[in-house]
Amino acid sequence: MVTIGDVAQAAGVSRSTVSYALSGKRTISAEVRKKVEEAVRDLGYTPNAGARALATSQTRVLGLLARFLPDEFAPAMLQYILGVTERARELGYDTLLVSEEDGVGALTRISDSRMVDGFVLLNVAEHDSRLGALRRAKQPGALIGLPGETDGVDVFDLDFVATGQLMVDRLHALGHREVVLVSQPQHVVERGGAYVWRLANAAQERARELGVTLHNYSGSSSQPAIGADLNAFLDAHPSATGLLLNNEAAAAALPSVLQSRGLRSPDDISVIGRYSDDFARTFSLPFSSVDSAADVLGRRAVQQLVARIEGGDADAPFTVELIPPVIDDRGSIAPPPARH
Amino acid sequence: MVTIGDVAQAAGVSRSTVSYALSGKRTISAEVRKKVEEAVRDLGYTPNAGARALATSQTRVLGLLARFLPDEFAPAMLQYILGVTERARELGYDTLLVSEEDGVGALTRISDSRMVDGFVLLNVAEHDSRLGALRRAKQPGALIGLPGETDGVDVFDLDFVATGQLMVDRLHALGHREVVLVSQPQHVVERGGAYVWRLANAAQERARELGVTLHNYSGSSSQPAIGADLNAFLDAHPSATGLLLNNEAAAAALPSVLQSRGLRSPDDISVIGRYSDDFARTFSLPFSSVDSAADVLGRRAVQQLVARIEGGDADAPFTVELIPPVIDDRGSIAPPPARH
DNA sequence: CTGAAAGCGCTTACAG
DNA sequence: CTGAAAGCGCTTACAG
Repeated sequence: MVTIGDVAQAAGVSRSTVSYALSGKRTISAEVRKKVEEAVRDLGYTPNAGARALATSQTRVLGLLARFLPDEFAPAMLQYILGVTERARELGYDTLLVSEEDGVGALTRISDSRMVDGFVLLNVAEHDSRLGALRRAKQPGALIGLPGETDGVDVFDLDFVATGQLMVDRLHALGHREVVLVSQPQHVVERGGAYVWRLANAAQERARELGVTLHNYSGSSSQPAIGADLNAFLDAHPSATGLLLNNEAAAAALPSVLQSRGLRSPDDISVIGRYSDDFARTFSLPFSSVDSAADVLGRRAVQQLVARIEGGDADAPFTVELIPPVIDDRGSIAPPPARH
Repeated sequence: MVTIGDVAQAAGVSRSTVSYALSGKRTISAEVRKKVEEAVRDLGYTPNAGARALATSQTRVLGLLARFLPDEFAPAMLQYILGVTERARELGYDTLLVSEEDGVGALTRISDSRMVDGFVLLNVAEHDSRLGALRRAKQPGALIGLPGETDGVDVFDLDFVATGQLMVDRLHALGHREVVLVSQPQHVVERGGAYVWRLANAAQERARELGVTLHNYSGSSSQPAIGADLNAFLDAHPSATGLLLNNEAAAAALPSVLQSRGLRSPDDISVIGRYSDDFARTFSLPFSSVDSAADVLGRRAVQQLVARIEGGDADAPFTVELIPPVIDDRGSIAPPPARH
């Protein structure tokens, strides 16, 4: 293994000079710099990360704490994860991915052993048990998902209140007056998926203001249950002309449900979902949807986290950034069918 | 920050004694052990990972190198990733997730800086450029995906040859004599997705042996292209009674294609896919399929990698483990319809 | 059964 | 502009 000592010897200078030549933290004569660079190249020297971390108290690694609820839509998580790892690399950091069931234990262990410089928490719940551990940690943290209490952390999320409002506004403007909303399973809500009721409440309230009847249901997260659910909801409200989906599995199941009922979108029923464009394309989902902005959220969280790590000012003002919803139009929204 | 020195002081012993008491690498009197344990608990001591790595040359971190092809099905990767991170934790390791475009550079950088004890390579191609870098690295590696040249590494993959044979055998036994196979996009094959042609060739050969006509096509990986592809393939072979899918997007798109053509499975056409049961449930895929065994493969790779890391014998015999295919029956396979 | 000391490979004040 | 030395927090032969 080639160390900084080998480089120093080959270049005929001291180890500290090699270190400074590499970091640029003090002025080095052109001649010495050249000799060091040659030696580094010839020997193929790369600094030892552990030794550097020990000396500087910086690991240049970020901890990414994922969290998978039993009934939630796991594959969607990958888009957040990739946004995080990509932006981290652009900023010179690597990413330690932690998927343990026991997020509190994992966060504490990794924080105490000084394995990372900061944390990104995914899928943050209303009352997220990981937040206590994060506040106790010496490393800063950025959240994806809006908890009830946001002090001491930077928070990034889709604006689910605006999303619920937007969905209802759009259908109302086209003339719809009765709408069904299919949310995530009850399980998800109970485990802290506040975004579910945040969207649902905002939609409900806006519907009331506009004189729209909105029926809110939780749907299952997998087949065949979700197919049966959708049929039951549609049976219960034959006069509804709009369908809002805050549930990816429902979106995936809906095409075959509509077909079996002889319904077409948007002629018979208008549909708005909430998932990413990537998802729509890959899974052949033909419905207009509010983009979940997973990639953007992952990148923004890392950006802010690194700024805080490197900014020196650990208590600089904290931010709560809610991304405004945007509907990707795939042609599943139209005026309701004429009454016979 | 509390160090081993603080613990030693509090317990009234030397630092080496604390270290040995914690590691159990030499016998410690019950009395001393108790004092050390108390001090550790009182002070909340956790060893510094960087310092330990420097002293032992072991990081207890595994590098996981993902690789996303432009036209491949990204969400499926998450299942492999979770298999890896979970098994790693069970064995006492954390996972550094690397998703860089430049896998060779990433592997070299991480290996040279000694950030990990070993590597898991995901989605390994026939001629994978990362393999050269891995063989040059001092850390061992386990692959998920079978490359052309396997020496010096442990390899895990689904047995795609047996998968192709099994798919054809199953349909042939029921009486099918003309079958369409929809593979991954050409792009994926060109970028080294050998499993695509390995399955296709095996299916083709078995079909020839059995007197079955098999038409092999590459399909697109997203809508609306894949829907149009499927329609074109079915148009071209109206007498085909079986459909084999080695393409997740095709599986997701097929239900609506069949419906628009007025076809039902298995009455009009038998279908066998290749994806995991989780996927089938979440995305409402109603077709029988060969399980892609992502979770198992991830776990097996980690298991073997850790055995090699800890076994001391870096050149112990290398393994190539091909998991036999199993069909999850969802009722989409039946004898072909009677001829009129 | 326990301790003093060397060493892992870096970085960074301290001197000159 | 450069070097000798201390120190980061551990582990592990070496002594006793």
